[in-house]
Amino acid sequence: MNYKIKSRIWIEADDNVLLGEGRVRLLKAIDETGSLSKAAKSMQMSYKKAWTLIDAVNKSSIKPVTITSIGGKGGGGAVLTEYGKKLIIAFDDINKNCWNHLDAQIEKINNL
Amino acid sequence: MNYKIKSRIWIEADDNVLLGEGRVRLLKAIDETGSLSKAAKSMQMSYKKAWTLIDAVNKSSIKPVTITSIGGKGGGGAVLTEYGKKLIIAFDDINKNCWNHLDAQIEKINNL
DNA sequence: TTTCGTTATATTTGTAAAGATATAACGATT
DNA sequence: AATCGTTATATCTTTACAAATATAACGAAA
Repeated sequence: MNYKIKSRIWIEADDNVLLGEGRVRLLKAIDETGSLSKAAKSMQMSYKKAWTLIDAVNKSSIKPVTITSIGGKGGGGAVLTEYGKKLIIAFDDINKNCWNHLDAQIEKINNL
Repeated sequence: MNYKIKSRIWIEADDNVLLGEGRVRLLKAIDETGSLSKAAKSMQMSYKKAWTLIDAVNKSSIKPVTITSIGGKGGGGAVLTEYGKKLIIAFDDINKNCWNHLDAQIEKINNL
């Protein structure tokens, strides 16, 4: 039997969480659907939870990550800013590197 | 303002957690005090929580991590096995490497 | 055989996080 | 001005997890 190593990374802006894996997944769903409510539904997450998460993201970010509009054609919607798109790409990149780095080290424990 | 990157790593043995940062801290306290109850107290953790954690550690490990004795001189106690000592050293090593690796990459986000 | 501090375990209580529900506001389109 | 699907927000309920409490068992030593 072999052990596995797991990890979670997240970005903080003075003690507030900016991004974690869950928030990044939600942002990707917003990018795909153009709507916060549709994004939430697609992840079977409540709208309220999704809204709270995105609100926290924008409040802790130095620049807007999403832009939302209320009313009008389609009722409104949410899209990612350019900054938001770059953020999730950078996050995924760092996360993947972290996994690779860790996988290379689990031997140290399996060999004990 | 600069973002910070944080992480948590843990070791699993087929879907059971073997080691995480909290468990490693507890194991170190056991090593220092020779007792599960003293270790728990030193971390202001309840004895029950400490016992549950250590029980889970030993159940998911391929070899014993601690050895406990009941009754006798001093009422009993708990000590780490050699395997247990090696485990926490390897865990700390991997964890520190992970931090360094991540700190080197946060620039990717701060430069966006 | 009594004492002592420990390990081991069950049971109850309290609390914070998550989930469910309800409703107002919005604005382009018809 | 009525409609529609959305964002935004408050409030209540539930549930899962942590904390607190209680108690039995153990065995060396006095």
